[in-house]
Parts: sequence; C-alpha cells; structure tokens
Amino acid sequence: MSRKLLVTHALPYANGSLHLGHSLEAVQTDIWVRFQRLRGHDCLFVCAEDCHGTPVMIRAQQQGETPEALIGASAAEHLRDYHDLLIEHDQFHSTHSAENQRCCNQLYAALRAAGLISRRSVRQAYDEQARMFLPDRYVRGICPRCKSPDQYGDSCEVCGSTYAPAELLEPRSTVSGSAPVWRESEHLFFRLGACEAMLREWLASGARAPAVRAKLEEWFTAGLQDWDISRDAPYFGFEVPDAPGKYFYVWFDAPIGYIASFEALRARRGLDFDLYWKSETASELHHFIGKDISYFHNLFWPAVLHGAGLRRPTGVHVHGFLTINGEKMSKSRGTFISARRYLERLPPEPLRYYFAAKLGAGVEDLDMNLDDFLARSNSDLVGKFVNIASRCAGFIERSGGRLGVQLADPALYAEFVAAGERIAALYEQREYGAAIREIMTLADQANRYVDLHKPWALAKDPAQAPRVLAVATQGINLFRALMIYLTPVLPRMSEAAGHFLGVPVSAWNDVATPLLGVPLAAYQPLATRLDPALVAQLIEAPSAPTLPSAAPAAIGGPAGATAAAAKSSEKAQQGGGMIGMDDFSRIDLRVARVISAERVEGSEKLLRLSLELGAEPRQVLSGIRSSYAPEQLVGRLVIVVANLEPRRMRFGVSAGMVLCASGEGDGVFLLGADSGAQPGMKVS
RNA sequence: GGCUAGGUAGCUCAGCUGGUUAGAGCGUGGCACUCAUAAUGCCGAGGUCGUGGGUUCGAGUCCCACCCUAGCCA
Repeated sequence: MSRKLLVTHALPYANGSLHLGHSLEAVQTDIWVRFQRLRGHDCLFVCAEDCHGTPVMIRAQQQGETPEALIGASAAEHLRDYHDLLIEHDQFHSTHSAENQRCCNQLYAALRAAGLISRRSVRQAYDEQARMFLPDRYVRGICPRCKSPDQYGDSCEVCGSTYAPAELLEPRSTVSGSAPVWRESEHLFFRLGACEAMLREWLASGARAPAVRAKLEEWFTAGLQDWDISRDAPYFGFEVPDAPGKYFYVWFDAPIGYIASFEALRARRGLDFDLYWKSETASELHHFIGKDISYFHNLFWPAVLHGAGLRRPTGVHVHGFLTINGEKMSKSRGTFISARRYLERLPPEPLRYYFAAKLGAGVEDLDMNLDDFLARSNSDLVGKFVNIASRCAGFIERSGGRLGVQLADPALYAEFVAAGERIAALYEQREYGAAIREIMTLADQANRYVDLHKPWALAKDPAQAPRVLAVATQGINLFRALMIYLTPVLPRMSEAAGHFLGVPVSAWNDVATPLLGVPLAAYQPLATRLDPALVAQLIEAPSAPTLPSAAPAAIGGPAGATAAAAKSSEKAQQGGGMIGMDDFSRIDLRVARVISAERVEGSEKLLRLSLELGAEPRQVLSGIRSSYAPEQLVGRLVIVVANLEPRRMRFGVSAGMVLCASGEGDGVFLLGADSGAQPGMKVS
C-alpha cells in the first residue's frame, strides 16, 4: 500500500556555507526519500533557507548590503551545493517569504486563541550605541566562575559553566564594543509547560533512539519552561501582528518554514493541505535533524503544531555530528571542510556511499577518516561492486552483445532477491550502514561466483560458449540486483548502469524479474578510483587567512579565496596531479633558525621549537622527536611553511610546519639550507 | 559544573535480554588466478574489549569510581 510522506532536513542558515556536516544530514535524508520513492511511495521532500535573526542582520550591516541580498546569495550558494550533492528536494523555499509570514501569523493566532501565549517582562542586555537588545552570544566578558577573559554571555568555553549575561564581569557588546546596560522589555511566551501531557503521549507513540528518549526524559524531569518567541526591533524577521515593534524569534518561524515550503509546492502541484497537515491525518511527516536541535524539534515544534490544531511529526530522526579524522570540524584545527571544497575536488557519490556505510539510526557521532574514506570508496565501490559488471561485460560483448535467455544459477539469484526485503527494512529504519554491509556481502558472493565458474577458462573452448554467456548473464544480473539496492545512495551511477543495461532502474521490485535476452550497451566505467592527492587536499587549510569577524555566528562565509582555488584545482585535475606555478607560489617557504628546542611534556612525538624567522620568534610543534634530540637542533637552519594556518593543539599553538623527508621505514630527516642562508629568506 | 551518549584488532564498525577458543570490512603478509579500473579468490597474522575496583559459577555485556571524546543546559 502506498504511503504519503512529507520529509524535511534542517534548514541551512543564511549566515554561512554548508560544510560536510550539513552534507551528512542532507545525504541521510535524501537517501531515505529516494528509497521511499523507489518503493513506490508518494514522498515529498521540502526544505528552505533559514533567513531571520540577529546574525543575518548584523552580517548584512557589516557587509554594507541588505539582509535580502545576503539571504538571496546564501540561498543560491546552498542550493547549488545541495544540487551537486545530488540532493533532490521537491521544493527549496525560504523562511523570508509571503507563505511563511502567512503561516506564522496563522499559527500564532491559533496559539493565542488556544490560550498558549502569555506576556511578561524580561531584563536584557541593551547596547545604547547600536540601539538594540543583545542576544546572549553578543555579550562577552570575563567568566564569573573561572575568570577566563572574553567569554560568551551564556556560557564559558574554558570551564564549561553556564550563567546569565548579567553575571559576566566587565561585559561588553560585540556589536559596538560598548558596555551594555540592562533594560526591561515585554516579551511573548509560548506556554510549553501547558503541553507536557500531550508531549508525553506523543513521545510515547513513536520509535525513538534510546539516547534521544533519555534526553527528553531529562528535560521533562527538569520541568518544561515557557519559551520566549519574540524579539525587539531592530530585528530581521516578521513583526508580530498584535505587538508592534516585536518580531517573531527566528526559532519560532524556522520550523514553520517547513509548512511554508510545502505551501509553495502545493501551489505548484495542487496538493491537498489537510492531507499533510490536518490533525490526525494518515500521511506521515518526518524531520531529519542533528542532535543539537533535538529540543526544538521534539518539544517546541510538536507543541506548537498541536497547539495550533495541526498534526504532529510522525518521526523526528536525530543524527550525531560529523568529525574529521576523529576531530571536531573546526577551522582552527584545519578540519573544517566546506561542501564546496569537497565538490570542487571529488564527485558526490563516494561521499554519499561513505556516509551511508557509516550511518545508523542512533545519535552517535560519525567519523570521516580520510584514509578510510579513500579505501572504502576504492575497494568497496570500485574494487568489488562495479568490478562485477566490469568483469562480466566483456564476455557478453564477445558473445554478441546480448544477455543470455536464462540464468545459470537461479537459486543464487533468488537469494539476492530475498535479501532485498531485509535490506529494505534496514533502509526504512535508517540503518544504512547495516544495509550497506548486507549489500557488500552479496557483492563478495557475486565475485566468488564468477571466480568459481571461471568464464575466462571456459571461453578457451568454443563448445562452451553458451555456458560462458550464461555465467556472465548471471553475473550481470547479480550486479543489477545490487545496483537497484544501491540506487538511493548512488542515483547517478544507477542512471549510468540503466543506460548500460538498456533498462533504467525504476522500482525496488525490478529485482524480481531478471534481465534476460536484451542487448547491452558498450560498457563504460561506472566509477573510478579516487585520487589520494585530491582526498588529502580536503583538509589543507585555506591559503588566505580569513579575517576575524565580529559576528560570533559567522562561521563560514564564502571565502574570497575559493574561486581562485577552484580554478587551480580544476587545472590540477586536468593535468593529472600536476599543479601550476600559482599553486606552488601560494606556499610561503622560508629559511628559519632554531633558537631553542625542547620536549613537549605529555607527548611522545612532539618537540617544541622556537624559530627565528622574522621579527618575532615563532613557535612550531614538530613531530620529529623520534629522530632528533632537542640539543641537536639548536642553531640549525631549517625550512618551514610560513603561511600555514596556525593550529591549536593540546600542547599549544603551532604556527607553521618544519619540512622533513620520510619514507616507508622509520626515521624522519630534516631539510636544511646550506650555510650562508639567512633566517627569513624565501625558498622557491 | 549537571545531564545524555560513545570509548572493542593499524583504520572504520558489529557484538540481542551476561554463557563454549570476541566477529566483519578495509589495510597488511603469503599463495592462486589473469575475465576485470594493479581488479578477484584462498590462507594467515593482529585485540589483557578506555582505566581501576566490585557482583556472579561465569562480564565486552550488570554495578561503582575515574579518564578521554561529543552534544544539551532552553
């Protein structure tokens, strides 16, 4: 029976580029959507640009443009990233839209009518110079607990304690730099506490990861607090209809953007609103989100929907965060990878495959180990899966280019078909990793099958020609079954395979009927190995140092350097791994003299070097302790990468890299300069 | 700081309600094969299951403490 589903992933915020964490969520959602469609269900997939709030307003001011211009450019960039990641939204809309304003007003009116809105006064930091109220993140000062300087108004990054901005010592506004004053202002509150019984009932209804359930239980125990849904002018957002000068808080209007995006789609396709949003409807609503916004989606959002007389979500699917090589993604650690940086270098499907192979239904963080990524893509995808088609295609071609009329081993094929339901159940439960393991086990079986029947040996005897064809036909059909199962993950490859097979993959159930007697197109490689050099480039720090921004939420604006980097990396790809002079000249190599060297306490590998390079001595942490004693180094001339982005390590900041040679065996060997060279000289 | 989760072979992960010699894939060593994008098949090596206690006939699996990582604290 065909289900009706509406699916979303979290809205990207208009104040930064998408990174691989966003990509993970989009890919997870897209795979589920494509899977549902392949199973014959009616599945809509909507998303929108999240446009409102103080960060967007301030950033637009800083850049001297209107918020509308900024969010337009951001939406265009995000949409292009999603497109290139093969994310297939039915609708990508905007929270700054007529539809969303209408929806916000309607929901607000309904909540007010239901008695779920209250008003009360709050005391808040106010910047008299900028003439605006300051969100907690825009007040910085000394932590009241541990006295660390320059901490946010809501929590200390050093000691981890949380507090109110008023407790901060020597507070100042990050907008104007002035000391804030405290002012009263009347705000609107959503009475979440009144929804507890309903929420408990709703939470009990759906399947949820144990970790999510435990966390929600904790929130209930702590008591549900009313939620401030208004902000004072100036604010970039929608004005509250019955409260002039007050605006809906961005987190109020953002999830309503899901409805607004649906509305835009409804207008285009003539859909039925009630079928998707009316209370008690039989259609399904699924949200895919990160664990950081579980509170909003598991408490506020269903409460707002229900309070306004609408349906609640069928599922809120929470995923963990993406780490890179075991580390949190961050610019200062050099592990920040934007979606564009990836897409400029590598195709989307290996990434989709890698994410799928590691995703489960739980909230555990997922590590993208770049060596693992390379190995998995090359060995699983190319070495074992695509290889099945590749090794059989030649036999078909030499037998006349047409598949045989029957399978050599129907029982084995039936096993592949039977596995389909198990795999489908895993996709449905979002246990993609388990599904992929299942599929790759089948791929191993397929390769073993071909190995066992040795068509290349049979082909030496012309009398065995029918047998050769039958074995190759079997192999191609096993490949096709797996390609169907991988279609949600690898849509583009599936299309190419459809071209090769002469029949596109159109439904999960295509697997029930083996492909026989039809001509095959000439085989073209369906995937190629990833170039390790390009994978390694993913974590290189951006060449142009990014300017520190006053807006704390500005985490990844479109860097000016990316266009140039794109160009040169394109060249690099075309030139088969060669780089141009441009690329080389971006690396600032310098001669430096070692002033002092010492072992780093607590590390087995590192030496702390102080280098004479320019006016200031420079600290570099170098992993050469196994080969050099500190006293051997003092006074030596070495070569350093001078413009490497400083990297914060557990033992301090390392500002540069000392060049060494190393090979397969033990030992690293320092590069030096002949005598006469002076510290600071450029190496070229 | 409080809370929620995770810490299992070089890497990434499975291990259900505690029960015989802890599994898989990748990587690695050897062999075979040569149809296939140096692909594939077979065989092998690799783990005191974060640390320290405890419960039990028996613990990766339960309890306690601690360490490390991530998220949340509206």
